[in-house]
Amino acid sequence: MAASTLSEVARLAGVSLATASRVLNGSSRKPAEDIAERVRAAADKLGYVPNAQAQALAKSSSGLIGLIVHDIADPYFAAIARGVQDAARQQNRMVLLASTSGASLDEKEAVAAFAARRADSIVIAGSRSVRAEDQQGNAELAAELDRYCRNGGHVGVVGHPIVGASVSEGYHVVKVPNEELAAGLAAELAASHEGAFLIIAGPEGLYTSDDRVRGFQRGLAEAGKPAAEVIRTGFNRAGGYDAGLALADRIKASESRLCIFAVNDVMAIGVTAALRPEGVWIPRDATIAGFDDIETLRDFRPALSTVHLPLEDIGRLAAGDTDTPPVSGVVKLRRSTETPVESQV
Amino acid sequence: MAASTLSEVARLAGVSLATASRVLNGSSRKPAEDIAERVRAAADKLGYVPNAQAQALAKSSSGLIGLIVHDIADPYFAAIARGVQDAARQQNRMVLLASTSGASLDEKEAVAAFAARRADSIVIAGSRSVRAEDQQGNAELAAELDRYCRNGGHVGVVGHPIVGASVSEGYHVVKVPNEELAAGLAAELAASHEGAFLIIAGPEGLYTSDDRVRGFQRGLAEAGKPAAEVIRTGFNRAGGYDAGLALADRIKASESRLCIFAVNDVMAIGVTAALRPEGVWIPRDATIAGFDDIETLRDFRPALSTVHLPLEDIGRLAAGDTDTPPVSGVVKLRRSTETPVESQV
DNA sequence: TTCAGATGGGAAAGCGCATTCCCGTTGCCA
DNA sequence: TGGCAACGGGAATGCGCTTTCCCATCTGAA
Repeated sequence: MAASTLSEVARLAGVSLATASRVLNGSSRKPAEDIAERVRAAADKLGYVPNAQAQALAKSSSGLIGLIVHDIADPYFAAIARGVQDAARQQNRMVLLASTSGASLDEKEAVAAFAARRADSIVIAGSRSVRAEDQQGNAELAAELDRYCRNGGHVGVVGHPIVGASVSEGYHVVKVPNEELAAGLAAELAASHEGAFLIIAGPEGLYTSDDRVRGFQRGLAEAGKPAAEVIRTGFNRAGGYDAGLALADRIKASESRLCIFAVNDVMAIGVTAALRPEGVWIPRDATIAGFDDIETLRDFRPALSTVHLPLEDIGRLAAGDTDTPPVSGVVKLRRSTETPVESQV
Repeated sequence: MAASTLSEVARLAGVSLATASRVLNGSSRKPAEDIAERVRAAADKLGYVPNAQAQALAKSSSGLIGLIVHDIADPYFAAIARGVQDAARQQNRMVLLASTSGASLDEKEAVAAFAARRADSIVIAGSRSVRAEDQQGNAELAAELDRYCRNGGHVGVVGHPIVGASVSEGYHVVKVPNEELAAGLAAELAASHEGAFLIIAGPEGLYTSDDRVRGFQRGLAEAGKPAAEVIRTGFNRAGGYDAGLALADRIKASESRLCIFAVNDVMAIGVTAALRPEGVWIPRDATIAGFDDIETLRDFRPALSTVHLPLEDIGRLAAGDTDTPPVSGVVKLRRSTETPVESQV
């Protein structure tokens, strides 16, 4: 990647480096119009493209914003990424992407790489965990982020603060009221559901999952329902699928309909996918609700009850450098939790 | 973003800048182990993170790879992005993201921004077009890319060469045999479908769309079928939806079943979504096939017939700097094009 | 006419690093 | 023991740009 440089432009225009810089790359000092014109012409002729690396070095600000997700092809993260991208556009920055599969060690490396590139800010999405096996990774990630913040970086976290973060300066969290919303969902479901409830959750220690489980149980309790059984599985479609397989026989054997709450939409989709070939129909034989309202749901049948989260906004907010009030969500009851009527058309 | 610098490390370790650089950032010359140890200790103590900008400036190579997509939240692009990301990981690079909504003017700006950041290579996905209104944008995009290539950049294009590119050095195209595969799809569909065919295509001039239309028609012709009517609409879900709405009455009025080929999966999904509330069932009242085999299809009902494309591989290949043979696809016939049997369970 | 104050261009000093060249050491062979 | 090659560390240069400081020129008021 060689290209023509500012000094070449300056020479061709017969001006100094300083003047050329002032003309081309927005300075507070505006050279005279005739000179400016000459410089622009020269730049155009040479096909000059400013070297952002050099600019970043000179001004010590890179115009980069780092985004860390588990998997960019997961609709949940893709929606957030879209929001981040949008915010970046408005701020005239570019997005640096890192997918980590959720391994905190990879996340740590990504943070280091972003820090090396002197990203102005870092957005980190994806559920945090306090599981024992993530302990060390979390600590290292927190240390890396702390260092980054101490050096003046901004960090936006989606959902839940980084475990073990000790510096407050520079962090900001886009809070998602998972617990309240899950409670709200439970309340609405409890109003129309007679039978038992069951929660398909992620591994214990995942904040997002735990919050939603807790909220849902609270909602049930407040509605005078007994607590739901909790099944732990992977926090993704595959986890939901496994849980669905394990559940199929039980549902078929049962008299009353079960109401299943999967702690996120992709898990709910996985459950449904596993149940379908077993002949278990939703909502006839069991009802199910998810969480997130990912865009994919639009074309998923049966229409999935869920809690709508403004994912794009969340991405946008996380990419901003300021604190924000918690985002709000909305319970969406759809066909997957409808009470089936015998005579339904 | 201030952080400790190499010279601070060098000073603390009591060595020269050169030595510190050699120890920390992999050079061909390896300083003595005791010195190296001292330098590493100093770096660790100061929390030294090399400034990638400065490194890039000094070595004139940024380790960046730019990715241009229409919309990162579209499953098609997300899958490609995943592949690119994967390739970047292996090459120890980072991905710079730009979403452009397909506007070639935005794409041009993205290329310029990547060039400014001295990205080592650029991957550009999303259908090219020769429509009149894109004329100027295309020309400018091509010029920008040409310049980038002349300056030593590598460009990987998915699907179809950039219109108007005049430099060959540095370009490489991941060829997708859209026409052949569409022909293959038509052949297989023709084998079992009696009635008429209809194609829901993107705007005229979109290469990907046009290729698939041409291939499909050819396949029909070779199977001795009359050419299919072609409806033009947007190359996305909304376009498919509109087409579906427009088609509903006609399908309901018709005696024989129509076989619809939507030139990509999201359009097929849109068509189906529009048809469903109208009481048109797939495959009972009409059959439908898409193209791409995006991951979303896994959970879409009725299971959509389509042509499987190795999207992740495509991303990976585009991110490599070498020419590759065309990728291969596979026709997948699924429930959406099954011949309904009256007595079907 | 003179001088203070603007105005605007240019020289030069970095930004943080890689790398080339130079030079003092050491090891080995004759 | 002298001489030469190989080795390893350091000074210095430059990557492409921004920005400070300096200086020449011009303006207007005294």
